[in-house]
Amino acid sequence: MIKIQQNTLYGEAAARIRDMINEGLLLPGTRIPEKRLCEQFGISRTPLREALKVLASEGMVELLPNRGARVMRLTRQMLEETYSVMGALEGLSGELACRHITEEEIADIQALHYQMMAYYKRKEIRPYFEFNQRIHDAIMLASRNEVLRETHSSLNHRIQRVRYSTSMTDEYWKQAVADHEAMIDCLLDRDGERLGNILREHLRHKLVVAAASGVIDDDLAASS
Amino acid sequence: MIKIQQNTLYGEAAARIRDMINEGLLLPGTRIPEKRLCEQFGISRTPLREALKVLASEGMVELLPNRGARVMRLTRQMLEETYSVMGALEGLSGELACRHITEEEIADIQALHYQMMAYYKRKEIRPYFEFNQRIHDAIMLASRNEVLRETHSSLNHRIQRVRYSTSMTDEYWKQAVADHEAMIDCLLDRDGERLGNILREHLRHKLVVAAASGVIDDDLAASS
DNA sequence: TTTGGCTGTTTTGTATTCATAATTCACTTT
DNA sequence: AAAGTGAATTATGAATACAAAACAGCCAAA
Repeated sequence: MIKIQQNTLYGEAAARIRDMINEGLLLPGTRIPEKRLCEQFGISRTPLREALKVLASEGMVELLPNRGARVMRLTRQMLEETYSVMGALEGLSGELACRHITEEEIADIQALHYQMMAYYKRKEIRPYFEFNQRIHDAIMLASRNEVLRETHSSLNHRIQRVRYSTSMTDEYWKQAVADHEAMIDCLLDRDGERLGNILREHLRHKLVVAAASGVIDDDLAASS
Repeated sequence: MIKIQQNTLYGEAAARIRDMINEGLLLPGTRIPEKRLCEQFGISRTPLREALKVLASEGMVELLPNRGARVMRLTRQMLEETYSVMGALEGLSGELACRHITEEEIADIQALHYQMMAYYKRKEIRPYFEFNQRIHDAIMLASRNEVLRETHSSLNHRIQRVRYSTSMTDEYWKQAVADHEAMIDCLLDRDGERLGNILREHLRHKLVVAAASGVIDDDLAASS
């Protein structure tokens, strides 16, 4: 969305706050401590407040007039809604990718897949997810739709704090790997409809695991 | 995205700038004149700059460090990409709406449809589009997915400046009306899959008309 | 005539200050 | 002990000031 913001203080501050939220240093539902963050970052309140506007647009925080900003809770409902939307977006990315992808890009995705599989075999979950994400990024890039990529990325920021590793089952992991192999097949066949369906289904599986992880607030608690 | 911002200066400023862009008072590709807008709105630069961050997140303006903000051009490519994504989102809204919609909501959509048809018969295009939009909003609301609604709305802001009326054909209009009647049927039948398809196809038709309207920049011109 | 350098002006990004709203604390009343 | 009130403190939103970057204009040199 925002182009070329990396060398502005507000952009830097937004990124750092986003990281702090994702790493659990700023907990869901809690107030953003403007003064403390300014001291911590060594900047004035102006760029920090601008950063909060950016983060609010991303759905990372909510702005409450005269009461400051609060970290958005990740409720089960919001998670389901977000995954549903992302499913539609990723489905579209799969369809478009099969239309536009090059042989080189397919080969690169295959290479990433083999690297990911190596980590799967070694049960190293953190790098597994890293390569998993890179594969999805590559498919999204192959869609040749920048609006799609940015929209998806914006939603992805919100769920970055979900810790799948705490609720991974062997069954899910096996299914995820099978999904990925089917994705490769679809890319090779340029079967966009099937890839779209697999990506949507893949995200549904992921939602089940995400919903079982520890950062999800009960809906009743969230409305209090 | 941003909750409860209607009574803040930055929120008000963002809305007014958005309107000015959509009404052609701030033209695509042009610099946002901060100083002049501050004088015009009677506010200081702080909330105005905050407003620009919000608008950048929406894709209405682009922020160029040390060079200020510029109204986003609406290129053919961006339009196609945006419609493609919105098609996926509206398709999903149709599927979800058929799952959740109440009889009262269907009746309300039918009433809106009749009102819209009256304007169609009288060839009053402006109110036709107003009711058209209300029908789509009602379907989106019936999806019961707030993330979907907000994501779609954010994208919709970007294309608000498209003036369909300048390139409307009788053929398109007839097709659009037929699409709408089919939508009602699907809602009555709760046929989500078919509604999703109609909504996607409906947007494809709309893209053809949008692409023929006068605010679209040639891609080559946009990169200069 | 064109190009490059310099200077002055304007714009941009950020820091600081000011005014207002909200919260907290202490004291009094019930 | 609980509730209410008022004052003090803190936080928030916006205005203003400051420093740096960018731009425009002018003049001299090639």
